[in-house]
Amino acid sequence: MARVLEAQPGSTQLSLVADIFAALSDPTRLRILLALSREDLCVCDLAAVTGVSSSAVSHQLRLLRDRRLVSFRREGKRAVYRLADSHVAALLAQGTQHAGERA
Amino acid sequence: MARVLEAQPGSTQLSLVADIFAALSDPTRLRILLALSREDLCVCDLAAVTGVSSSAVSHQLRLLRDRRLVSFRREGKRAVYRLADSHVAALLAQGTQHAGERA
DNA sequence: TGAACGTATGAGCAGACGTGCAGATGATGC
DNA sequence: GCATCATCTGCACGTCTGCTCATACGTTCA
Repeated sequence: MARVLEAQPGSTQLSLVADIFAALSDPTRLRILLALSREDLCVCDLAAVTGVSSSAVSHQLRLLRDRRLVSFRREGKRAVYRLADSHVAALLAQGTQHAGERA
Repeated sequence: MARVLEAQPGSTQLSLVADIFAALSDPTRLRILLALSREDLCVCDLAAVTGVSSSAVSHQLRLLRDRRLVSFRREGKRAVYRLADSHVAALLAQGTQHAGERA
């Protein structure tokens, strides 16, 4: 029990972990990330995939950008987004697998 | 892009995944789960570990119970909690690792 | 029985969240 | 230049969330 207390990470590190999971805790954002795990897409495509306004998608992408889960490049007037790294896909896979086993 | 749309899981399955990540998206709940990943603990111990009231801990444990992330047994007047299965620990580990690499 | 302890639960509140709307920015094409 | 398109951003609104407080339940021990 004393060891359990010592083993607890600091508040800042803990908030970092919480922020990552929080980014994955919304259906719209999950749809975005799952779509991007298959191919790079622009905002309007992601709006079609998620079924919400492109404004809402843009808001969510900003959040995902801030947390470094996605990156993007400009192509003319489009902004094409992609997953930042493979860790994101791994977390997604593990989460969906976990959910699948209790359906 | 058409394939991306097809590959999107149903809303119910998606909400399930989101719920799991949401359960891991709060610092207090993360502290609880990290503590339980080391040893089984009762509510009052968890209150000490997290630094919040036992009432607050009980509320969070109820949420974690509903999502099947923890289970518990009664020992006299105590309620001793434990992680439900190894998947939870795996998700925790992957999340903390992911956070650690960007510190 | 009665008191003390550990736990669970419901109400209420402050703060955060997700979305749409309106307006602004920047790039393309006439 | 002007119109159009894709995207971004600030604001407002409704909803959800995590906590405290008060209260209730079940167990233990006099």
